[in-house]
Amino acid sequence: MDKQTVTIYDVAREAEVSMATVSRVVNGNTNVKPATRKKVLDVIDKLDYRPNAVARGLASKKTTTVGVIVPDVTNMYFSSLARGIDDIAAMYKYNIILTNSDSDDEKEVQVLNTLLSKQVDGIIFMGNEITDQLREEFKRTKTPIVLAGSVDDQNINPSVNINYAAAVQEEVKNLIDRGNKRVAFVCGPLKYAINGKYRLKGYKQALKDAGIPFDEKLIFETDSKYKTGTLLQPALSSAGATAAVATDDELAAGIMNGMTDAGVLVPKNFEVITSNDTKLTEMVRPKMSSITQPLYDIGAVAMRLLTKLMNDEPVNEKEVLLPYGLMKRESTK
Amino acid sequence: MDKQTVTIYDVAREAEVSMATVSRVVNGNTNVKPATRKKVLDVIDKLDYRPNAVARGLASKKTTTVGVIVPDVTNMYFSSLARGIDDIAAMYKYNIILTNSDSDDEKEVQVLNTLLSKQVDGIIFMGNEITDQLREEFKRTKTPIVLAGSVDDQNINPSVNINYAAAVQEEVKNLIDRGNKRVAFVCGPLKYAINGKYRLKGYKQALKDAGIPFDEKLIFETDSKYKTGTLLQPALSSAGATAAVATDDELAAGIMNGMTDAGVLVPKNFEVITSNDTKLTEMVRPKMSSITQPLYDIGAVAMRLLTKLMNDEPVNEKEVLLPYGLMKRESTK
DNA sequence: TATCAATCTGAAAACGTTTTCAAATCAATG
DNA sequence: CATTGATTTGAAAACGTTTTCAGATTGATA
Repeated sequence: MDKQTVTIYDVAREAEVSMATVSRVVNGNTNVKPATRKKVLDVIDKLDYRPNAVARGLASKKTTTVGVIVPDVTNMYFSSLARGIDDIAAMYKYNIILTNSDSDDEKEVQVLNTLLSKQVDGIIFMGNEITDQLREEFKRTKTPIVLAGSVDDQNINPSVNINYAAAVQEEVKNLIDRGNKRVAFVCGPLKYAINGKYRLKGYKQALKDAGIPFDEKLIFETDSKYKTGTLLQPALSSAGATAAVATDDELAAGIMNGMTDAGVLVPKNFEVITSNDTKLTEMVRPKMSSITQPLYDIGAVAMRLLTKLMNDEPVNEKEVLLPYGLMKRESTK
Repeated sequence: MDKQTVTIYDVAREAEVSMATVSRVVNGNTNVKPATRKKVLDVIDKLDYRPNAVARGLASKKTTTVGVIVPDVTNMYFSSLARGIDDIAAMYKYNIILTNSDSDDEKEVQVLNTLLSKQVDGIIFMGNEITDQLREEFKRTKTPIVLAGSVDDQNINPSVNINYAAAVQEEVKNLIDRGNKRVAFVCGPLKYAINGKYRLKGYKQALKDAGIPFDEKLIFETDSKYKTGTLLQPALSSAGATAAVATDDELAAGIMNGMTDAGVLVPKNFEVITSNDTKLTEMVRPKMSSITQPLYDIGAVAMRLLTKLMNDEPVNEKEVLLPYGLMKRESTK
């Protein structure tokens, strides 16, 4: 019941060895005679000694902690990634410091700096946009940083993603093949490379392949919120769209519900296909067809990659693209 | 571009003062002449000095980091709490180490111990059950621990919750008042005090108040999964239930969809009411009526409470009960 | 101008580990 | 029974801060 904290020195004294030896057995160093090891282990047990990770971090310059920057854990897309990250981190004996950035540029660099000051061994960044300033900060540190489910068009940091352009292209082709001439592209902010550069490119390519002219009016740039989706029906209808590709599941659910509530039947009169395959796709009615992304795996692979970087192990590919699929459910014909 | 890390000592030398003085200005200590302060600040800026939080933690015995144990961030109930926690933590300059426990007893105590070894200043625990062993560990440390959205029937640790019994009682009364004689109680494991002790109590009380005898057959103990909910229709129908109270939103969505898919109209032929008011309630059709819980606030208040505990500030109430409400949507008449 | 209190500053000791380096021990060999 | 090389060990120096305590400086007062 005593609360005085027991240190390595106490163990050393009690076991009649030096701190160095205690340190060795705690760290599983092999250069210690079995008899001594046992003696030390017994004392550790008796005294209920628990190494102070902070002191250890100072001495060894390793904290076994990694920073994770995420726009919002409340978003299923990101929480799925985060879960994959934490599981692999745990597997490799790391803990994660999780911080929400709200995609706020300023908060992102500020949070990055506090993470660095806490001497994390590595960082996983998830975010919609990498500003110049952030990129500068990334460059300035030698702490490894990997991007998960997030693209930087300058491709400086290692990253784990799917091929967004190809995925959207396939979605759109799919829709066009079934006769949709006017497919809306409903996305988050176009200033985010993932939308404005990759996904939009896929959309345009599919149009081009089908010989359909690009129409600016079919691009709906939103904030990716469910609520926003619900309000889109009038605009979509008056633009003459007969189908929509959405870049976010909540947004897609909003669109679908907005349509349905306005009496437009999905998928009969309007098809919807979404992009993240979170479990929400199964919960709404009709169930939403979606690009399938291995969300958990994106996080997991990113963390695994980071462990290699932190150990200076060789890494064969710095830009991992995981496979995606297309899952037909009930929101498409 | 140089990567050698600059220490407080470098700043001291460059500014021609002692480390103590640099430390003072970094920590905003007032006992330093404005002129010296400026000189030091300039050097800090010039050298781009960033204090090492690990060394600081060792010297000051404060890490400005708190541990957060959660069953699964992927669950919206918990991610909402986590978000509230992180926001308030950030406000008070703390970071959170987030760990998923999967409600695994063993993992919970193990994770608690690594958190303590990392010298977190406090811990917020979310979990379904506090085993005896865990309670022992809680007692053994003097690091403050608060429970968020989680109940321990022995009420040893400070906690933030709503009155689950009263809320369920109100839900059930509501259903009974509209003529439902057979209301099913679909819950997570009854061994969890929140279900078996509190919510069930509220359910029974409502029955008692209405003079309806308790029927074991109307209690459906599940794993709280969406999928499980979808499979419940046959059992619910054959038990003669005309309404269900569910303790989890995903579970409730499953029940509702299962009913609907089987041709049972909600709410006309079967009413459903749920308990967590996550945004899922608005996304499914019909929208689900629910107890409203201030999820974000539960996390936020828990974190605020923890800051007080960490600063040895007086705390007036150790068991906070936040207000709940009842939100009628479309899954009830 | 001497005195006193208040204000500022620095030297050095923590904080609890890891790590380096040399010394001690041990076993086997010639 | 010395000699050698491997195996175990311990002393002490990091690691980069905070904090304590005493000393130096300042400004006002008598």
